[in-house]
This record gives sequence, C-alpha cells and structure tokens, in this order.
Amino acid sequence: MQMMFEYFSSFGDLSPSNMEFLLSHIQQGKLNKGEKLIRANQTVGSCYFFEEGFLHYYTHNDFGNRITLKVISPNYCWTIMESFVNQSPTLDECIALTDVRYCELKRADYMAIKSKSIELSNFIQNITEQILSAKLLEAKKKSSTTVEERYMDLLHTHPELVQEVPVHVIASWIGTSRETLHRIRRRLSVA
Amino acid sequence: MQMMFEYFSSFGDLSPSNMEFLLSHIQQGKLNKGEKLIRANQTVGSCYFFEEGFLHYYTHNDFGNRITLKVISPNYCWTIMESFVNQSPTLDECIALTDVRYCELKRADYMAIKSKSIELSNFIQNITEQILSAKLLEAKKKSSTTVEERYMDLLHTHPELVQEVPVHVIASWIGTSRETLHRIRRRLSVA
DNA sequence: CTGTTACTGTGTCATCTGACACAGTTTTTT
DNA sequence: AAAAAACTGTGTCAGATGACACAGTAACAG
Repeated sequence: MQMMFEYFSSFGDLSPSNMEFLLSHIQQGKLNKGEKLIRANQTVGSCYFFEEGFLHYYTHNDFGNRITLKVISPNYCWTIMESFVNQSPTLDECIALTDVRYCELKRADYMAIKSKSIELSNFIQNITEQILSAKLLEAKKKSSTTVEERYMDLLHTHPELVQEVPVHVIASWIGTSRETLHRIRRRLSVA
Repeated sequence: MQMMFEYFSSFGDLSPSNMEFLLSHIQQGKLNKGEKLIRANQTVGSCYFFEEGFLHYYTHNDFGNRITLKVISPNYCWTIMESFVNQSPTLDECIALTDVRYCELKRADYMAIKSKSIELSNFIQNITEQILSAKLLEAKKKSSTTVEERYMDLLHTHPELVQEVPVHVIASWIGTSRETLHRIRRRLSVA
C-alpha cells in the first residue's frame, strides 16, 4: 500500500499519527479478470483505491445497452458515490477487465476517520474537493472536445489502457460506437 | 436568505449556534441581466448560492466557440471548483441571463467555518459529498441518454429555464447544435 | 421612434454516424 | 485439442447532423 500512502500524501500534510490511523483502516484485496467488484442491486459499502489492473464501471440505458461510465486505471480512488453516501442500492456494475489489486476503506471506518479529529476531517474534505474538481474538469473536457480528440488524449495519457481494454468499452466511454472508433483508429494509423 | 437556510437544512441537522455562525458569513448580492459574475483570467474567491434568476456558465473550445458548461437555476450552490480550491485563474466565464439575486460565501470565511468545529467541518463535508454525488449522476445521465431525452427532461424539470434561456445556450449545454434542437422542438410540438 | 443586435426557425447539402452483416483472429471454455 | 465465445476490422446503407444562408421577429441602444 505504498501507492496509497503516496496518493494520500499528495493531498497535503497529515501528522504521522493521523496518517497511521488512516492507513490502519485500509484493507487490501484482489480480483481476478472477469470478477465483479460491484453487482447490480448491491449497496456499496466501501471506497476503493486501485493499485494495479483495469476495471469497467458501467450502467445500462433504457434499451438495456451497456454504457461505460468509467474505465478505472491504477492509482485511482473510486466508489459509487450515490450508493456509498446515501446507502441506496445501485443498478450500476463494476467488473475487473484484468487481474486487479486494490485497497478498501469500509464506510464505517471512513465515518470513524472523519470523526476522530478536525485535522483528519479537513484532510478528507480536501480529498473530496480535489476529486470534485477533477470530475468537473473531466466533464468540461468531454463537453468541449470531439470524440477523436478524446481518443488521442487517451492514447497519450493512458497507452496501456488502450492496449488492454476492448475497443467497444473505450468507444462507449468516450461517447461513440465501436465502428466509428475503428474508423478513427484507421485514420490515425495512416497519418 | 430564507432559501439558503432551507438549502443548508436539507443536508441534515446543525446546532442553532453553528447554523447562526454559518449564516453570519453569508453576503447577499445582485446582478443585472448581462453582467458577468466571473470573467476570464479571474481567480474565483467565493462560492455562491442563487436564489433568483438564471446564469450561463461557459468555456471556449480550441476553435474559440462558446461551450455551455451549465445553465444555473435558482436554488443552486455553485462555484468554479478548480479555481476556488486551488486559487488558480480560470478561463471560464459566468454571465447573468436575467436579473439575479444570490448569496456569497468568501473563501476565507469558508475556511474559517471548516476550522471552527468538527460538527461544522463534517457538515460542509456532507454537502460536498452530496454535490459530488449529484455531479456524477448528472454525468451518468448525460452518457446514457439521447439529446432529445435530455431536452424533454429539461422541459419537465425546468420549464421556466426553457422559456427564458436562448435556444443556442441550451443546445450547447445538452450537447447539440441550435439547428438540431430546433428540429427536436418542431418534432415535439407536432406530436 | 429608428436603427442595430440578438434571437428564432427553416431549407439545402455534404459529411458523418451507427446498425447490420460478414470474415477472420484471439481468447476462453469444455 | 476442439468448440464456443469474444473481439477486431471493414463495407454498405439509411438517416441524422451541423454549417451555411436566409427571412422574419423581438429586444436593446441611441
């Protein structure tokens, strides 16, 4: 869990005793390729930090088609916020696309950490604010770029993801069909 | 600022003394139609709660075209998170589409509130978590609906907005052109 | 009140998109 | 090892999209 320690450290300083307290509540887990982390109708009881591997987080539209909401890469903190915060069941699912190693913080522990001291509470608040800010930037980027720009950006920032994740999953995530994405890939490989 | 009090109260209980402390830092403001709340290259120093009127929050894409990021309605808490949290200048802008009444919480006061007590710190954290959750649901909805479905949803949930906001602003927000949105409106009015 | 600017709505056209079908390859299951 | 399932990539086609141009109306500025 060295990666998780470094992830937390990037949000600012925390006294060693509080960092120790925080890390002491983390549990490590593994998933095999094809295993589900979250199944439909489940209430999400943890937040997760992924150290290795890729996951596919998806929902279904009114026609039952699978829509990719996120392809999760290593070094990423994630949960289904609605279900985690409000303790309501989710219809979304999350499945391992490769073997995965992760750290898990259960909701009861998360609440205990927030209530331990104002330093820890504000530290968690800083993390939440940064995550919210990142989500808004992601949404802004999606609104102001074309599908081709989004794919090219992925090629530059996540080349391993593009290698390991099926084209139809990536296509859905960036907002197009697998046919159109194949045409984009052909166009980019000719240039 | 009764609307703001009710907005805060919807996030759970807060002791009267802490609610009083929170509300005592709120300043009220007004904008006339056409006035900018946020200009390009400004560092955002407050978060805002809008009680009346509509605003247009937009950025520009690489071609200089204006892209709507949000049409802001009454009863909505908003800031440009990246600029507010990291104190970096933003290139985005926010302009009043109608006359606007709002409440403002300056960043220094926000920090003071978070540091006053663990109850207030956790209360602010609850609000941030709910806002993050709502943003993720909004993004999920955008990914799994068509432009027409999004417009129909707006007709049902925000009929005044559809009346008062220019069609090209709404079109950009829901991810289409004003020509396509006019065709959708024609199709919906014939049915 | 008049002129200017912004907005609304429509038609035309070239281009793009996605559904469908298909063939081939790779991965998984038996 | 063989069969089945999943994935990759391409071609065809109908329909949708957005840019552009245009005419008319509403709102705003002088």
